[in-house]
Amino acid sequence: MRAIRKDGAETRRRLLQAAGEVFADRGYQDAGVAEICRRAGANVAAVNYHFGGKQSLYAEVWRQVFTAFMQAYPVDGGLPPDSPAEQRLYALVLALLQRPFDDGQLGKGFRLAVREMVNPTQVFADTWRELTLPVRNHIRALVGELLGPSASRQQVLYCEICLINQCLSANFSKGRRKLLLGRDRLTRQQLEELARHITDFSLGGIQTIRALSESRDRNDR
Amino acid sequence: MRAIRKDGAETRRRLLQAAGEVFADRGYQDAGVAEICRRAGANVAAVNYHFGGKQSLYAEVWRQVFTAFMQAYPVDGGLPPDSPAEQRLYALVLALLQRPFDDGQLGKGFRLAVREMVNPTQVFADTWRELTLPVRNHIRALVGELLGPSASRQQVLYCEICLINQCLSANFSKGRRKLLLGRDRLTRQQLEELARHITDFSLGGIQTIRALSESRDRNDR
DNA sequence: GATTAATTCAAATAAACATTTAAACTAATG
DNA sequence: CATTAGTTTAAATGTTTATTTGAATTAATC
Repeated sequence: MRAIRKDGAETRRRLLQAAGEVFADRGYQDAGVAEICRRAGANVAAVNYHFGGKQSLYAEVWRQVFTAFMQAYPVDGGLPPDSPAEQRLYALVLALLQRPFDDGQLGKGFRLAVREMVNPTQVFADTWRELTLPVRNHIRALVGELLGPSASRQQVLYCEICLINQCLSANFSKGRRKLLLGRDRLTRQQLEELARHITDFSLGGIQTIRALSESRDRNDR
Repeated sequence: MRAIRKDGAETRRRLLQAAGEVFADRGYQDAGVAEICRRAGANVAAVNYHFGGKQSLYAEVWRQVFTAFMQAYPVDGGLPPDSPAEQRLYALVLALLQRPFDDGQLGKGFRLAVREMVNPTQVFADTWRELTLPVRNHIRALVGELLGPSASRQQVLYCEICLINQCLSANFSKGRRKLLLGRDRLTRQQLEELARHITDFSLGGIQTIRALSESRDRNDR
């Protein structure tokens, strides 16, 4: 072993960055290896040299994006676990809403995740569930706490789903935002307003379901 | 003019049907003209002969699916307009939830619509808004009625979005259903349970927002 | 500075795929 | 039955695109 060069690592990094953008913009199929390399300022053969192929590159991009997400926007929003449940709910909603607006790599990463959700690639058919499990557990625990002990397993699950769907699909894509909200960019304040609204809306919904479950509980007794 | 044959119309119909399936399964890009023709039992040249190209075929499939949807699952659920608003909300939710489970062409059509939503093709960048406008107007009117006169324009819009997102993304794809609900098929009863839940949840949410808007209204005076 | 292995590069390869073409076929009409 | 235009077909064409290749270049070590 004579030589260990460090310039390869640098183009590898640039490739990952460029790939993240192009995959997010165009989706796996439409993304061209040529364009990725062009944006990275590398030769077309670079992808195969550094990653072994388009598919492996995609997998690597994905892995990076997901872990970065969890670090940048933790589901507890940095709140101590003994904060009031209502506040923790707001923090959760805000964290989920913020993700697609991240100006750096993460905004791109979210669009990537959405594509993967709707149009699953073979690459992540299996890993998706295990990756998202911690997030879902956190949400379910919080919702369960707000619903109280009378709520059935199914009621907790359904409320969890209602919450996830409201937060995640609100910002599914630029086009969808423009369609739903009338604009594709949101200011920090508008984002917080939306988060406030979803939180209030969901608290009301959960409260109603809780009331239903408790009245059913009384009748059963 | 000597001859008007009717066998052409038949293969045209079969092409449309096959194209609906393949586009829904694979998306516009990944769908192959060859496979569409194979499924339709036609020659590869058939698409170009009957529709002029893949893109025009896609447009035609889309047009058909959308209108079929509106007929099969009207947003008012067939209820008279003077029914109680709560019932009309349930009918709306159920109609929206049912769509992806349609066993015929329409289930496929829904998956197609989802793809178009997340990954917009050039073909429908413009028409999507105008196609969905009647549905959105119906939802907004109903939500506005439930929210009462004190609600702001934005509150109505946000509640509308919360509702749409809950209904539409609940069944985004088979994979997503399996992930969220634990199964990809739902029985009629399970579907109605879910619809009931979303309706109750949303009624609770709307009620809360209404209370907020009315208390603000009082303070302003 | 010479050596060596890692890296980059231009060009070639090969496969996938939409579209074209021209000939063959077929249903309707006289 | 003969004609004709609508329809189907097999093969060809041309384009796009991921991957390979082998030579050239470069950075690190002696």
